[in-house]
Amino acid sequence: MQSQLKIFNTLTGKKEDFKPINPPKVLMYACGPTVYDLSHLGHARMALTFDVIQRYLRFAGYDVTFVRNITDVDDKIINKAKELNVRPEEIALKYTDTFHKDMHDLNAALPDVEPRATEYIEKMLAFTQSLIDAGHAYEAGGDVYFDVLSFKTYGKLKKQSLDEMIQGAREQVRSQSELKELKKNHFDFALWKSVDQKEPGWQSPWGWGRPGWHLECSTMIKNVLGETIDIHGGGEDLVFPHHENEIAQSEALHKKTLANYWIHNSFVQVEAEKMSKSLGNFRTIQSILESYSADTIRFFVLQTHYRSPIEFTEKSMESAKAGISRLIRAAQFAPEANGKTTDNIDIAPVEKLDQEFRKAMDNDFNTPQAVSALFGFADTIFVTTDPNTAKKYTEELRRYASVLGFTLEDNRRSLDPATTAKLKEIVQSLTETAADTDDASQLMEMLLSAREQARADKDYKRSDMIRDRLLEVGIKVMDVKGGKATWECS
RNA sequence: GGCGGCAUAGCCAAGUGGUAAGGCAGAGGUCUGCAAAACCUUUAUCCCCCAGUUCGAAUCUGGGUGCCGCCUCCA
Repeated sequence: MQSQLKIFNTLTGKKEDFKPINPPKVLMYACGPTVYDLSHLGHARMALTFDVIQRYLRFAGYDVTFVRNITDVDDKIINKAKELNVRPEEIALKYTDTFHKDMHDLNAALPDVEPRATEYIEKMLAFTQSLIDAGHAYEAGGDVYFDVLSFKTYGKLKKQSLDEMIQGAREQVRSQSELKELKKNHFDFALWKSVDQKEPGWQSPWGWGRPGWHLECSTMIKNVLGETIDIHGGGEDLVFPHHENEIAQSEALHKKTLANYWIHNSFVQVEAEKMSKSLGNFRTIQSILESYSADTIRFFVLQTHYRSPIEFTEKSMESAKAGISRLIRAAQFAPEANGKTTDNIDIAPVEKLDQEFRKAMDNDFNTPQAVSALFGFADTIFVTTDPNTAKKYTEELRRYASVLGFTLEDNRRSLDPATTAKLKEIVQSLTETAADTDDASQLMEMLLSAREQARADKDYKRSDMIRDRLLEVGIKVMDVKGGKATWECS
């Protein structure tokens, strides 16, 4: 189904109709992590933003090739390795693994291709040589710099001309530029940096050295996807200089547009400041996952449009948790069969959901509105009395929710060992016989039937006690009219 | 200093010219042994301030105020 998708393009500063170069194919690239430390919520937001974009494009019928790189050569990695007295590769490998775990735990799909910078050194050298040959780069003392004056549209993504940038640069920048005598222009940037022979590096026509950061993306895009792609994105802070420099390198060499649509997500803030490594105000993905599910984190992130900043607070996280719980309950909803069922399912509510959902997502991936559509559909589910209809609706809810990456999985089977042990204690303290199982669902079964018996005996003191003890360990018991009580982790 | 962005109820957050989505929290009610969940009702005469354009603006224009980001590694 062809969509009317509109995307806000950083390059033009406007929402534009999305027209892929070669529909239904979509070539998409997002800048991945530099693997030198654990990822934090800010990285998670970027990953989730592009995960959802990619999911929606596929849902809308596009044939997406999604590429996300791993920057595994960088000063930060090398410095950390020196600090810990290990080889840089170990650091890179370790944090590549933790990043993959983070993505897995957040239910973020793997990219179709995940190139690593170190696999493309040869190609980067060739790229650099071509730029020198074309007169866009020059060698100086073993370094190679891109000559920004040779690329007349430099600054088009940032929307500021080179002259304006030079004039507007703050004091600090000007004084720094005086130190860099090797460069012709302060805004010239390194394609290749010479380093001491003892340092990690590669041999190049200009001596021992390492590639500049911006070069890897240009090179990998060219070699994995081609000279012009449909979508390129990343965090807002990559607009300048990273993406601007990628454009300069690639477009100077190929004389072609690098990417038609540039998408940038806004930040996660803490107390009105950007969450970042350097400010030290970050929360790692794994630490947040200790308290909140992937669905809750996604809900927290996706209830704000990707181009607006999000303030991280415990209150917002709790609010998100309560919100996603309602959707999970809706996805689990199953009314008791009341004798008669129908195969004549009214699909009008599903059509309404589809329409609202697509309309929201087609409008520059408006996930807050898409989530709202999910809630509207949940309302319908809760008032459904026919089991067949409810089954169909809950399947549809899960299907649309999955486009946003929500699993809506029932979390009641995910009791951790500590809680299970506590359940066992409760069983033993309530019954004379010792519980001879460590199976959480069996233990729950025992407790719920004990409570059911108490209620049948009108021993409400005992039944309430069981309910209270369960609540203490984080389990909420809910009676179902005419049926067995249900429960969930709070 | 240059450039860019944001300001909507107690909190979070859509809406970008036609009279304020949704979530959380709160209040009242139904259901329940009591709860919880679910359901019903309810919660911004108004969208930072001041001018202006318009039949009509939270939405457009101009001017303020406050906050944030980039210009150095950064998602």
